Amino acid sequence: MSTFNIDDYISQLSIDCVIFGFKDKELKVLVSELTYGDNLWSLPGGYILKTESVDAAAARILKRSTGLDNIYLEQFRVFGDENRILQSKYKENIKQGLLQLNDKRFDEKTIAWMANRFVCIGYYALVDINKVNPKPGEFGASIEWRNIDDLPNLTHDHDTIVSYGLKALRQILDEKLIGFNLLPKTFTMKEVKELYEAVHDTSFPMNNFQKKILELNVLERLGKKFTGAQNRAPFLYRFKEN
Amino acid sequence: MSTFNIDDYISQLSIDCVIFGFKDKELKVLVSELTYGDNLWSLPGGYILKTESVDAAAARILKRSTGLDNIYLEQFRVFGDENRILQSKYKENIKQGLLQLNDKRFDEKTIAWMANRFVCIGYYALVDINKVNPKPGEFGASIEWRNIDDLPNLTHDHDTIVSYGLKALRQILDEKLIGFNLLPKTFTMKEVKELYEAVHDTSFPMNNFQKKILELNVLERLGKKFTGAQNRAPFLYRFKEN
DNA sequence: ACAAAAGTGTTGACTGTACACCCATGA
DNA sequence: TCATGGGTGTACAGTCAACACTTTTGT
Repeated sequence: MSTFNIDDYISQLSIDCVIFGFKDKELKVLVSELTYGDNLWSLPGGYILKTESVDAAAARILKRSTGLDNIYLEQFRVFGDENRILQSKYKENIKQGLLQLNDKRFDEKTIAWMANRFVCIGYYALVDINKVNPKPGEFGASIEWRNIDDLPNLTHDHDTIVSYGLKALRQILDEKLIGFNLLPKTFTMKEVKELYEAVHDTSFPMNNFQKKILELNVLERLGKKFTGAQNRAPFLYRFKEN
Repeated sequence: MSTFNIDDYISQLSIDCVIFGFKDKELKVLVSELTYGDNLWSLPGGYILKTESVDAAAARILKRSTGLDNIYLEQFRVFGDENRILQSKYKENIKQGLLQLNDKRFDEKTIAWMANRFVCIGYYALVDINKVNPKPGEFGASIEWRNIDDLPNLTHDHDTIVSYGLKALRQILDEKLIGFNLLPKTFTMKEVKELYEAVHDTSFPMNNFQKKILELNVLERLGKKFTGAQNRAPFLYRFKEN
């Protein structure tokens, strides 16, 4: 049984999070397989308590899925189509699935509440993929990192939400120095370059990229990273905290 | 008496519009004085029907305030603080004002609904100020164009909403060719320059500005504009529709 | 002819990129 | 000493802004 009480939440308003991670030169998104539905996936999401801010709700949802606090998190768009849930081809599936949950977590009234029209606020988050310990949410059977260009079958309009999220990330990556949130504490310049390349899906020449990043004066050069490879060892960098 | 029925609308979710206009080298915003409250102003806003999209609601609100259809309109941010209405210093004022409306338009239940916490979706609109016939909304005593740097006392967090709206306008003005929505059908290059200067609050050298705009290949040069002044007559331009 | 403002051309600084080169590392 | 990949320098092209100049208009 669950402590979920629809009266605690704002109705018809939800949050979905596009959680970005970066590994092996690939930009990844955290997606969760639904317990009901046949190979149907979704973004981590949830509802907003009547007593909490929308940002706090997003942070709470993010913590539930990743275990992480203090994450870079930003709203990027509202998805307000009147039919985005009501006319979704997945709606009946989901309703049936919820009704058949063997632990009877939700009563009919709650399920009707959930199957109503929802206006969704899209957030994106940038996390250090190594720090994340992904946990599926209330409706999730499993949760995985998937490459942005190899996403599974997503419910409702979640594919649209991802693509708007990526668009927003691309815009802001060049304006604000937020990309480092996707990297571990220390990293090489090549990794930074590969991150920018993954996000923008293009390639940048190394020398110019290095010059440009170093000119920003936000990186501190640490020691070298000796990997045992028979080549010059790259420098390690750290993001200056202020 | 009004036909407003709270059951028709999504609760705790509202829209406020920053409607931009341009005249006399000044960027202006449409604001409405509240019938209740003492010299208290607000942005045109409203609620979302359960049966309409959020975008459609914004367009409806815009039409009510300006009389215009088919206006450039874009969401830019959600204002989701849990206290933005509840803790507003204007809240009690407004509640009392609504109760005392002599036509008893709203019953107590409706007023309680309105005085609840609301998550607000901010939209900005760009209009040709000459085409607008401003009309105050349900709660408006009057409605006026005011310079962006000379706004009256705005209710709740509407000043914050305006400043985020302006920030969003500045960003998009350079990315997309939307500025011409603020100008009449035909205009001189100087007017375009003055518009960009008003939005960005800086000055641009004329020759470079002209070159850059013309290179975009989106303007059609028409005849000249003879004003009777003893100087060379400027060209008139029109925005190419495609 | 003159004042006022429109519109254009030239120059020099700056930025971004392609290419070539040198350097450290371990076998 | 050699292959490998990290890191840097230079030169060229394109962009942007300041300044000076010419053109048009009505008195």
